[in-house]
Order: sequence, then C-alpha cells, then structure tokens
Amino acid sequence: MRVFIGTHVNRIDRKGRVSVPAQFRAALGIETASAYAMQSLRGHRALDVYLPEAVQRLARGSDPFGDEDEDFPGAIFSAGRYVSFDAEGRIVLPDDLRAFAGIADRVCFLGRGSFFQMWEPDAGLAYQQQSFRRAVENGGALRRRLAGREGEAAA
Amino acid sequence: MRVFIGTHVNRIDRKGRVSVPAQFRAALGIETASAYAMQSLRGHRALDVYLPEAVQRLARGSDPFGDEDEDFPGAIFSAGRYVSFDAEGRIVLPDDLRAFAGIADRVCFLGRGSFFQMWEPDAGLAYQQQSFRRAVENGGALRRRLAGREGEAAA
DNA sequence: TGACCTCCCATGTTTTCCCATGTAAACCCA
DNA sequence: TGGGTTTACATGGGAAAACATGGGAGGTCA
Repeated sequence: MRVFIGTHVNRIDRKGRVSVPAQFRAALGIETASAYAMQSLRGHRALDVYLPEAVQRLARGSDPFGDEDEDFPGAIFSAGRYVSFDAEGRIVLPDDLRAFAGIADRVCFLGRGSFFQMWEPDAGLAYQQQSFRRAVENGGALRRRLAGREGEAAA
Repeated sequence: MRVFIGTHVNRIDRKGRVSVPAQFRAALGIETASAYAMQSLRGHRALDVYLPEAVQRLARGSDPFGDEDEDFPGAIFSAGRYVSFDAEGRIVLPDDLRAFAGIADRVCFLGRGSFFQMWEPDAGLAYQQQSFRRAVENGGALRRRLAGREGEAAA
C-alpha cells in the first residue's frame, strides 16, 4: 500500500524544478511517471498532489460525490495539472500553482497518507504543528487505532 | 503477542544512529525491517514507535478526496517517519523528530506494551518514575485489571 | 530567431551498507 | 561454584550508493 509519510523541505532551482522527496517518489510507484497537482480543496494555501489513478477514478464518476454537485469535479479538473518527473525525480512547478501556494524558492512536502501537499515552508510547518496539536487534543480514538486496540489487542 | 517491556538507554553516534534494544527488536519481529516513529499523540515530549502495520491500518479507508475530517488523521502522517533498521539493529533518528523530543546524544527507550517510546533520558526516566508512582497510588484499580489476566511481568 | 522546455551529465552532500572492536552477559566444564 | 570461554550486543568508522542540486546542449513552439 502506498502511503505518503513525513515532512521534507526541498529547494526550487532557477528553472522552477524541485526534487520530490525520494520516499514520496517510491510511494507514487516507480511505474508512475507523473502526478496530479492542484490547488488544495481543503481551503489551504497549498497544493494537493494525488496519484494519477485517483484523478482518473474521479473522472469516471466513481466518486462519493453525487452528480448534483457540479462544482466539485469541475474545480478539480480546472484547478490542477499533471506534473511529470525528470530522470532525477524532479517536477517543474507551474507558475500559477506556485503563486497560489505562495511558494518562492523552497517547498515543504507534507505526507498526508493517501496524498501529499506542497506548502510554502513557514506556512506548511505552522500548519503541521497546528493540526498535530488538534490531533493530540482529540487523539484518543486515533491512538487506539494506531495501537490496534479497537476491538482486540493485535500489535 | 508482541509486547514492549522495560527501560533502556542507548547512545546516538555522530551519524545520528542509535541501537534499538535487542528486546524491542525481537518484539517488533525479525521480519520487520522498519517501524513507524512519530511525535507522541499523548502530548509528551517524546516519540511513539509503532509497527509499520499501524500506519497501514490508518491509511486504509482514507480517501484522498475525503472531507475535512481526513485532515485529522492526516496530521499523523506528516508527524512521523518510517525508520528502517540496519544490519546491526540501529535506526537513524531524523533531525526534526529528534528536536521535537529534545534528544541530544542519548535515547531512553520506554516499553509501553503495544508500542514503545523514545525520550530524552532525563525526561523519560522522570516520567517513568512519576507514572509508576501514580500507578501505585491508584493501585487498586490497576491490580483488579491485572488480576483479570494471566501473569505479566512489570518492568 | 528568441524564449522556453526537456533531456542529459556533473558534483557535493547525505545516507546506507559492511566490517571491526570493546564490553557485558550467557554458557560450559571441571 | 569458580574460572575460563563463547556469544550477544552496543558502538564506531570507512567505503559505496543514493540523493538533492546545478548547469549545458539540443529541440520545440510561437
């Protein structure tokens, strides 16, 4: 199973290229030559990056969002872009996406399980800490899920 | 059943490597080449370490296009890292996790049953003693719980 | 033709792999 | 049971591989 985990900060060179952390590339799968990057649907000043399959699945209409919601799929397909990797594992970040996230010369990669995000480093780290603090406050259920103690003791 | 028991203090070398106590490695299982280390969800200045499956379990059923609630387990994925063992049973502790726990050149490993923690030694030992004292004071309830199980050794 | 993009190569740094060593615990045998 | 020996473990360091990063050449599109 592919899981995006951890926090990484990489530099953007003058050509607009940035290395995607090797761990994330591995999680995308070696056979994957591209990913789908879009303005965050979660209201963050950040970019969400998905597996190409995830977007295709959405395009086929097999998503949990009903047909009555035209905005959602529309937003997904107009606010995003496929980004492809060069031989060194870098992507070129399009200017408009970069502007949306306020990214200048460094990118903060946040692993979020089934996808990952790209942030301006200060904002990304601040968000990470804040959302982690929330998780601690409400963390009982999460802890049980991690420890494998919901139901039975497996760990 | 895999149980993490006991307290150990090991050194971090100049490359950031630290030996995981042999007992804990055995509890993780020889087939386990890695573990999941993350900022403690318990509000401690420490790192919680789980079996890799724990994260898989959490990642499963997480929809990349899910609603705002996904934001919540999402914090777990950015707050941690897979750490893998070398042939000598050591892991390298990432700088950010190390900073979070205030760990300099020594690590205190605390077994906590279904997982274990890594602490800065002074803080970890203080916490261990304090929580043990609390357990003694509330011993009645604890003993009743223990009595319901077959014999377990305490550290 | 010029701006831009992509593929390819180069380089310094970090990480991983492999082997060596000191020490402490476990084992064995008289 | 005492002493010697072996094994397991934590720790250290060098060499090789992986990685992030930088820049140039050729190709493309307007």
